[in-house]
Amino acid sequence: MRNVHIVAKELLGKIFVRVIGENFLSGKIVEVEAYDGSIDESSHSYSGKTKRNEVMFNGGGFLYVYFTYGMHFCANIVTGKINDGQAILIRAVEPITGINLMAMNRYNKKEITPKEFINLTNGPAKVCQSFAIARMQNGIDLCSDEICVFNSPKLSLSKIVTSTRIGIKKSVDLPWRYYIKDNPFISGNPSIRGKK
DNA sequence: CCACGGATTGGCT
DNA sequence: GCCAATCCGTGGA
Repeated sequence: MRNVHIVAKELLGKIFVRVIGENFLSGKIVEVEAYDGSIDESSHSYSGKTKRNEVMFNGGGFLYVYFTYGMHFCANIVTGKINDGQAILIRAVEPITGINLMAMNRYNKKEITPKEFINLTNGPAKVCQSFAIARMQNGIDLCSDEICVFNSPKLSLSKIVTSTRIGIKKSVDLPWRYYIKDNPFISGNPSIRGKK
């Protein structure tokens, strides 16, 4: 049974790759959240298909990018079958290659402080800004020339932490957030965020 | 370190 | 009109 939660946990540790011209941006996926419109009131797909969320209903293997708070984009990996309405929000990654370009995308400069380095990709909208993901990337194939996900050895279960999700007002008790234990790029952790 | 509020567009009721 | 799967700056302890 490959439901959205199994895929979400399998995604941890895999390499998210974004190709921009000659440049390869990549990072290890360290934090995700599952959304499932069939029982999850906080999912964009909960109330059925609309123009905005239609990619969530197109079946697995595509990127769902949405715009929120008037200024931010967030990226999801769609899973499941057609009309399942399941997706996995990429909340944080650990930068691997293309860090100078990420810094340009996010801060418009190449040299960044240790604090700025952590803030490159420790949140869903930060990942999109650093990886230059916006409206244009909504619906693109996850095995395309622009974006793909590389496999990696399976993480041991003891490294995976499960918790409730962040920043939502409905279905707040569902434990559908998964992240890699002790990773410095985990979002929503001020005590880690501020330190070198 | 922490709590709080402003930014700012667009989707949906 | 209301409010959002967020981020950042400010100000106080």
